[in-house]
Amino acid sequence: MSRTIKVLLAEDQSMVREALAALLGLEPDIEVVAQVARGDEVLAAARALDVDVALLDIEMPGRTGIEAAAELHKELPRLKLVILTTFGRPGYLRSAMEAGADAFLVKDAPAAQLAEAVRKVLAGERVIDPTLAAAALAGGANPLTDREREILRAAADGSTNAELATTLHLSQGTVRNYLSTAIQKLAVRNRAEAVRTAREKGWL
Amino acid sequence: MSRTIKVLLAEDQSMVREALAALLGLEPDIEVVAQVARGDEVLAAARALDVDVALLDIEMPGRTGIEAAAELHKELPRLKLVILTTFGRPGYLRSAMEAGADAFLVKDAPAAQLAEAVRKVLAGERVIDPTLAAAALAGGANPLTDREREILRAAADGSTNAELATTLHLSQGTVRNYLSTAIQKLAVRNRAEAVRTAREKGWL
DNA sequence: GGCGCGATATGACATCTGTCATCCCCGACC
DNA sequence: GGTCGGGGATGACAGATGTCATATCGCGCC
Repeated sequence: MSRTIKVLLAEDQSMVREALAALLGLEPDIEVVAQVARGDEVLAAARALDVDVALLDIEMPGRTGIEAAAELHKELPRLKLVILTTFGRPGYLRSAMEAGADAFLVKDAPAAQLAEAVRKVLAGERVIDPTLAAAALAGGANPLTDREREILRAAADGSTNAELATTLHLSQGTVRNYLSTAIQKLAVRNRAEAVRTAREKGWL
Repeated sequence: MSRTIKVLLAEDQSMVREALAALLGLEPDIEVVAQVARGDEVLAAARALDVDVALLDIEMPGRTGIEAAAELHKELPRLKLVILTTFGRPGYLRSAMEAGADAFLVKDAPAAQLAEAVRKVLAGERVIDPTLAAAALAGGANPLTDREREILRAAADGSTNAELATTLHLSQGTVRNYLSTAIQKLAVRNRAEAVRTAREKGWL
């Protein structure tokens, strides 16, 4: 028989994090050996403790779970990576896979899948919700260029063209051009809808 | 000595819900006797099972935790109500209190506070984060009228004035008037910012 | 009965936004 | 060396948005 599986848990909401730890603690073969609340604390913790699996939330301060995954994948390639997120956005799944994730779970999946995913990735399997995988493939890749994404992100809080122009060091006309092409690529009718759909797809 | 405390848990993300149940299950004096994933299933479950405390997430399909709390408070006044939410928005706290909540917790508080809050409300205490309470009092009440809120909510997804006018059975000019007054009350410069700040304060 | 406020409406006006055509520069690729 | 895509810019134009003055109606309050 094998020793227990050592898990690192990264999630910013402490109540959720500790609750997930309690849940995993019920499994006899799994042990949560480290908990962190920020994306930029993940690597150090993983290095310090010889972990088997890292369980990463996406939305975290410091660094997103996806960025942390990419970092871990590069620095500790033997570590298995499970992304756990509230939002099943196709773009998230895609970038998680590109970052080297072994599993991608959404928080509204049954809790039993969590421990199961931990065991499966350790056995070399990949765990991905088939519905989500289909959506990610059907939805296609992000059609926006880096600059378009950047400007859309900056426009998300309701800034005017003039403000965007100054903060991004562009002319107002250029800002409008980028937003216009983004609006067309996303097949919507104004910047607010563009922000909304880009977010929904995980393209922002 | 007294019998175990019976808790109803309402939270839409099953992984989080079951994790919280596992967490509370570690407490010897607390028992999670019911779990629901929708706001509109709370009342029936509470009625069926003779529960002591209801633990309610705010963001849920069917009915918000706050609406569910108001309902429970009216129908089962002896039931204690704990609101558990991701977002510590002053407006949320205010409406939770108006709905008859006994405790208001945010998910990034330490997990230990959860069981503690359950015990305290049962003992007749109220549990509210003091920082949040201060913010709620300092922030003042929602300055928007019902209609303004409604229109702002409808405008949140990027709909144009024309669309808002038809869906709300108003003239386009009226829509613009309402948005204009909302923008001024919130001291912002366009509808997008208005939506954003109203959301942040929990006024939407 | 008069006052104020919220809901609703109109018209006029100034700005902001979105579109389009057209241009320049650069780096990648054949 | 030519073509193409991306970043950046300008100017013109149409349509959307925000502001303001003004009006009516109904309700609650002193």
